[in-house]
Amino acid sequence: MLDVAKAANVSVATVSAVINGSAPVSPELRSRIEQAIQVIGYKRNAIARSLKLGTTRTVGLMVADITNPFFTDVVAVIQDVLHRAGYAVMLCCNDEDVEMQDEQIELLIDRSVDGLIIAPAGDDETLKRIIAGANLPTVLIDRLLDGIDTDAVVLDNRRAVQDATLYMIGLGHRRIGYISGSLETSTGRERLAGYKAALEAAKLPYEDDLVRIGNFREKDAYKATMQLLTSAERPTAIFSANNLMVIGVMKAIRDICLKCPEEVSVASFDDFPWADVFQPHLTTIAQPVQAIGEQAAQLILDRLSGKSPAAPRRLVLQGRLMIRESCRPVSLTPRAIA
Amino acid sequence: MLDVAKAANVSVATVSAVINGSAPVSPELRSRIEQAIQVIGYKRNAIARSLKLGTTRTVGLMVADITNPFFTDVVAVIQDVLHRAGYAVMLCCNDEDVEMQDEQIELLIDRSVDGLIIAPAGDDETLKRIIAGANLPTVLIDRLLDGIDTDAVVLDNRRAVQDATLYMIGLGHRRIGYISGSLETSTGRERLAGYKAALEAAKLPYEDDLVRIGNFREKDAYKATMQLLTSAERPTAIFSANNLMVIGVMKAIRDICLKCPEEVSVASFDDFPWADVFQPHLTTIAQPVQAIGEQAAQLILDRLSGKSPAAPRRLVLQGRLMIRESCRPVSLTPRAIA
DNA sequence: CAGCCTATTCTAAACGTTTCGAACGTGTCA
DNA sequence: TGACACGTTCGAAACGTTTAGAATAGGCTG
Repeated sequence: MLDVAKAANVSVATVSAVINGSAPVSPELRSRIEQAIQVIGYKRNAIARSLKLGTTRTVGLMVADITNPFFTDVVAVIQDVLHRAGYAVMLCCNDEDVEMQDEQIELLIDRSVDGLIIAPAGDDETLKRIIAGANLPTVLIDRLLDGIDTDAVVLDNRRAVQDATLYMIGLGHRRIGYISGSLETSTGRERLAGYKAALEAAKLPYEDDLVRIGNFREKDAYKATMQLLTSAERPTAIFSANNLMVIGVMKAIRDICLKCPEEVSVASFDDFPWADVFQPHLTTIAQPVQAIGEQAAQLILDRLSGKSPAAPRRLVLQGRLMIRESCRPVSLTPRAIA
Repeated sequence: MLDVAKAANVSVATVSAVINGSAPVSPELRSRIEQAIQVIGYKRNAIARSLKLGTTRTVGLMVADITNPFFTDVVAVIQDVLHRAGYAVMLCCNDEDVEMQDEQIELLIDRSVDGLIIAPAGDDETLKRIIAGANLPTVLIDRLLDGIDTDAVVLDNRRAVQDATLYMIGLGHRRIGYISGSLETSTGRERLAGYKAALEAAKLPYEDDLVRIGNFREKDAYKATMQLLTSAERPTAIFSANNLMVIGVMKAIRDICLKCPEEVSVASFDDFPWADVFQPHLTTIAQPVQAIGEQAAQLILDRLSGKSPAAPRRLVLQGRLMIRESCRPVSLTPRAIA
């Protein structure tokens, strides 16, 4: 910028004025400066600008698992709308791990992001302290944090799972296995609550043996399903609390030489692009990923531009049960044998 | 930092010295300063540091499609190793679009990233000019750019597709449809070349009608497959040049009421976690995503630390044909009817 | 004891912006 | 003609670091 100023024979203040349009500049100088910018190929240094302005036009985005199609779909739309608003996105992934999560958040804050969009791995105190301490516009997605009162967009997880479970019960299933995500997350807890609520509504007993706690990943779900299916009285149906885990569930079913849906019915949270082209066509709960992403991005943009109400806004969206073919009436299911 | 200096009654230079360990400081002052840092809760401002040092410890990562599991797998490992090396990752996605690509790269460069890892959407001149002009350490992944000579890690696409095609030919298929990715990309071109090479090696004629150019996305692949399957003499097998497209292929097959593999064999580039649990078990070419990510990250780290050889390094990895059940001998395939 | 060396600490410039307030020239009005 | 307002331009400080080189103090050597 100094070079430009020299070349155009003006002060840096004037150059800054024409670049930012922040002050009136005579047409003559303006064109001289613009020309000098062209000639020199000048690009404003965003770092220096950030230092002075205290703003980076960058938002930090941390999701639990970048390998999970649900998150990547959401990330893609967030990225898209933020980019249109002139913001860059710094992406991290905590790998469903709280230690990693703290590190990553520190890294984002260290880089002076202007705001944070987070799908937390777990409910640890350190994270909450960091978030509170950073005093940045923050929006939580997918998962809430106990005692942290910020903007958020989440699903009505309880209702969605309740509906799905009720659907299975409606098919006559009485022993429904449940592969849970981590109970450290609000989604893990809410989804399980939905399962329990459905049981209760149907006056079915809740059995501890039927629920296994995983961590939203395929491997643990595989083990959990194995246990479920080799137990004394195996369930006639299984619900998986997310998309990655259902793959583990299906692998276990395959390895144990059972057939879905003939011998075990399966349903799962999160829809897939291929859910109705590969067999068995999975019955799932579809999340409105587009809306989640858009709303999250909009919430943070509103905060950043200071035009949000002071009170945090909490958006709760509804899932949609996509009934396909992986669940069938229990009357058609051969009796489970110990 | 000024506050810390005041609190400890020393100069900022000394504070800086203890924070960075860049100069010897007496134990007494050191502890006084460390204490002051604790009390104040001081955090060094990375922006100011970047401005002074001209380095951000951030690398820009642009992939073609963040929704594509291949890319997300690679991104995850790159992110992981860079994080361990103290680098943050700024992620963009060009959406397989060259305009977007230019914008995104500008955005990254504008943010003063220290290096670039790119899976380019296409071979446009603007991008090349920007890359050349930025004069940043750059590594290309997955796709090369004609005339840009940087570090890169790619797959031996030609060989992989040739093997897969030869495998199908070995099963007796003579009319093999090919759903290509964009020929603007090196992967698009190389994979098609592999298909052609296999045909040639088997002394089979290359027929224009059998190949359809998509853009690596599901929707176009669906249309392309529809055309292929409704053509006068439909192919007995179809190869899809990537993972997203094969879903379109399968949807088209379903919608046209054909059965895979009974009536059409299918194989595809890129493996899936669920490829051998949902039916039909897809035959695919698995890419070594872990290795690709690790090597790409290592290449950029080496460049950044200045310990690379001057000449660009180009790593070529091999794919692995995962033979499952979506291809069957043509003798078992009912004769295709016009 | 003077001179010198070493170890530690400090001063101040620099990184590239933005912006406040001052300065300047010109025209208007009383 | 002097006072003043207005429109434009500029000088300089500030953002929070790093670092070269100066300064200081103390100890050693001859």
